[in-house]
Amino acid sequence: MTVRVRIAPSPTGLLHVGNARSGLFNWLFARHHEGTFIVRIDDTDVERSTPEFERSILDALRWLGLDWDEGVGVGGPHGTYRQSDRFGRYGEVADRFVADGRAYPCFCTPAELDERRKRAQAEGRPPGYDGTCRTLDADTAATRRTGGEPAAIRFAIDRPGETTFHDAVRDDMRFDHATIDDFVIVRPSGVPTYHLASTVDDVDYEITHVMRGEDILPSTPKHILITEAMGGTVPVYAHLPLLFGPDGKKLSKRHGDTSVAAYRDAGYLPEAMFNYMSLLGWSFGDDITIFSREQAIERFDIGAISKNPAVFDTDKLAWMNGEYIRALDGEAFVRRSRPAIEAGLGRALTDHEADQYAVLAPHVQERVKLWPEAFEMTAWLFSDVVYDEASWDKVMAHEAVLTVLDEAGRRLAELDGWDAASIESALRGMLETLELGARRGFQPIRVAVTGSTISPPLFESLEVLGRDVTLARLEAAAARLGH
RNA sequence: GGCCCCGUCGUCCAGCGGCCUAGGACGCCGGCCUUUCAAGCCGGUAACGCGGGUUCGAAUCCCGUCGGGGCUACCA
Repeated sequence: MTVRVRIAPSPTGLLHVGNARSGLFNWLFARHHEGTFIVRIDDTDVERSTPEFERSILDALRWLGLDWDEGVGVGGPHGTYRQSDRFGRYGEVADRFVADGRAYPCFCTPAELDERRKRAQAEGRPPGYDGTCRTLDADTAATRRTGGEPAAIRFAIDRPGETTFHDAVRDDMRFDHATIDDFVIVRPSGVPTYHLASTVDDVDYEITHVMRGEDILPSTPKHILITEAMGGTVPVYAHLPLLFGPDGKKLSKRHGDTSVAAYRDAGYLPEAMFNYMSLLGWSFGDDITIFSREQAIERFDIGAISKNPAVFDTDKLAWMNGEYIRALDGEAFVRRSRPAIEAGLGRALTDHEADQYAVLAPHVQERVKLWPEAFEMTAWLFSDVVYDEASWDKVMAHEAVLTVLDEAGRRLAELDGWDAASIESALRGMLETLELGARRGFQPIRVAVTGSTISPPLFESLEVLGRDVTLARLEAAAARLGH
């Protein structure tokens, strides 16, 4: 049997890391079994769905490297893979359910439902639908419908009864039908609900494994019941542990922007995101934390998925991002970090600046975890120095500082060549003459030139900056000291 | 409230009856290196929620309890 799995985001927002993690697991599973990974768009919520969200979701999926074999954009044997294009099909299934007595029209108004729900809750009864319209005789119901009275279609749950299934992550599940109400499958507007559309698609697309968040575990019996009523084959379900925010609650908007796009824009690498997310609810084994996509595909095992929820830890993600940045070869680092610098600068680098950056880049690469830090660390090279006041106050308070700046300026002005090694020997000579330690002697120069006590290595920085600018900045700092 | 899920360091994961005086990773703390900051290296901190069983032996099995979470929509 060929594995066929899918991810079905709703275009009502950006791709959330929780959905992305589900997509990632489905993708790994499909690739491991050389199966088919499908991307479907669940846009039954017509009010909130937009083409812009759909595009951004697909972009995020591509950015993460989750390529799909069938689905939106790439096609396949099942049409557009967009639910809004299949309302006719869902209506057909619903009509057949009604004809078969598996579903029935419900004429209860939202106001009535609301009132009954409130009363039920007040009296301590289950708040679900009470089945009022279930007992309407078919002829009366049909007449009211054709007469134009708005009606939702509800699925008639077998009562009494229960639904059991084996979840690949959570083992044996059992749900008493007494806890499941007759849920709506088609709204009065004719638009199907998620339960119907998603399940019909899973049956029609011959999905073999449904891997999704644990938040839908309680809805699974509904989906199984629909599948069985359609005469379809029930897929294997695997409910993934939820992703939590630092507060231990389901990751959501309240935890800030948790979209994949936000992480991309904050300077994370897709390969780091991929690696980190695959660790949430799964482990590679052998105490190995960093691994490639290929290795993950090779090792992925649905049976090894953990049951407990995982907190999304941006500290660890950032660390991992740094690991991936440092693993880049030098050329790739320059190429991939450059956009962040240009974004910070608000302009493109000139060829000369690009050459300057290339010299310093290996030192920058050792020091950053996120792309924007490459800009912060080199801004002094491409625009005027901006003094960090805390750095200034800390370093420039000593009386020897003025002497250091003067002496450094003089020695550097007289220097024959202008390379890191020469600069270093000149400045170390200064240290001896002035009888100063490296910290006391070099930090004022660093702050004068880069504006901060934190910078790439000093001599290389001066080399790249050039003699003229270096001398000018030493003088400017001295002038600022003297007021 | 009802239904369901989960419970090993602060966090992620390993552990699936003896190899556990519980291992790895992030974080944190300290040290080395060092012109700063990083990186790197070395070391440290820190957990089996609790109570009963079962067993020669339990983090591992069972029950209870407590705690956390999810769902409970004509949203997905």
